[in-house]
Parts: sequence; structure tokens; C-alpha cells
Amino acid sequence: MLDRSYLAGPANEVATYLLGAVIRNSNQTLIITDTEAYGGFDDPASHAFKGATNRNRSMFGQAGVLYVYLSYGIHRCINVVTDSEGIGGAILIRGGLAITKNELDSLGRPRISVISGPGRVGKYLGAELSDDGVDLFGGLNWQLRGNGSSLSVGSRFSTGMRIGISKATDFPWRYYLEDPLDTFSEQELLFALNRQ
DNA sequence: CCGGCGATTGTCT
DNA sequence: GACAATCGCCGGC
Repeated sequence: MLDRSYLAGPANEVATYLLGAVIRNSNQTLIITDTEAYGGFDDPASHAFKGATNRNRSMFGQAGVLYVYLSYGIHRCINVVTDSEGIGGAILIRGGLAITKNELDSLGRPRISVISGPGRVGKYLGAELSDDGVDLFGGLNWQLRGNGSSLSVGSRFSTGMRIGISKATDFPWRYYLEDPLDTFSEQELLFALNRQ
């Protein structure tokens, strides 16, 4: 069972714990399949690199809270904060599997679609800037659930360079599933779904 | 105080 | 493949 203590380390060391985990807001549910780690003073590409500001303050807070920022003035991107208080770190959610319980496919199963890109993730989950800093463990609307209520990824993930950055482009801190729908069997997906 | 630019994406060619 | 949309941050003056 994923809890706050799993996220107490550096973002790049704990990011894979989020693969296969479930993040939800109100009635929207996402199985996380694509993540990027952002550090603190050790990571020039991180919002936290130059210290705490009004925008990135939650990155320096306790692990397991949400960090929401406005990207290109348009998109609301969500992160899971990691590491100890006072140390900046967060894991950007870049993509996942969206479960739409109300919509059934031609075989009567809940429709599962791929969400790709941090802007689309924020949009799907209805993230707002006012959600910045909310606790993902024990909160009402936002929740993060791993292992036991989520899918087991094991070693079936890939590592690569982070997308869209101009600094620290050689940090292999992206952790993702190449083909998320094919990574899990239908049995696994339905199991995870029934645990929601 | 001003201006360039970004952890992006939808649209048009 | 190129580019506009859109706004807060941060560096520079």
C-alpha cells in the first residue's frame, strides 16, 4: 500500500512507485503510466532549482501533496511532491489510462482510454491552481492510491530523457510505459477497476 | 517596470 | 512541420 513514506526520497528514486498507481479527483480516475522526476537544487530543469518562490512553494512541502502549476499560460499540470520538507522535489504526471465507467465498449466493458501529455492529464482530472498543495493522502476529492488498489508494473517500464526542457537534458528521469494499454492484461485492468 | 520564455497542445499547411 | 494561444516568473535595466 503506497503511503507518504514511499515518497519521502528524491523524486528520481521514488518516481516508479507511481507507475500503475491511481490518482483521482472527485469522480475522475487515472492509472498513472508516464512520469517525470524533478529534483531541487541538484536539478537545473526543476522549478525548485533556484529555491522556493510563490509558485513552487508546495514542492518544498511534505511528500504526498499535489503541486499544480500553469504551463504556457494555458495548461494546469499536476505533480506529486516528494522528499523531505525543505527539499524541493516532485513527480510530473505525463500520462495514464483513463477509466470511464459510464461508457461501455462494444463488448460491454468500461471504456479505458490513453491520456498522453501533462496538459491533457490536468484537464482530464479537472486540476485547478487552487488545488496546489492539497494532500493526496486522506483528502476528500484528490486521492492517490498505489499497490493493492492499483496495477503492478514491476520492471515493465522504460527510462528516458525528460520532454520539452532545455536544461539538464541528459537526466534520464522519465519513467513510463511504452505502450500502456498493452502493458496490462484485460484481467489486470478490470481487477484495478473493480478496486476503485 | 519591462520583456523573453517555458515541465504544452491544437490547428493549419 | 510550423506556429499561435496565453500568462506568470524571473532576470535585467
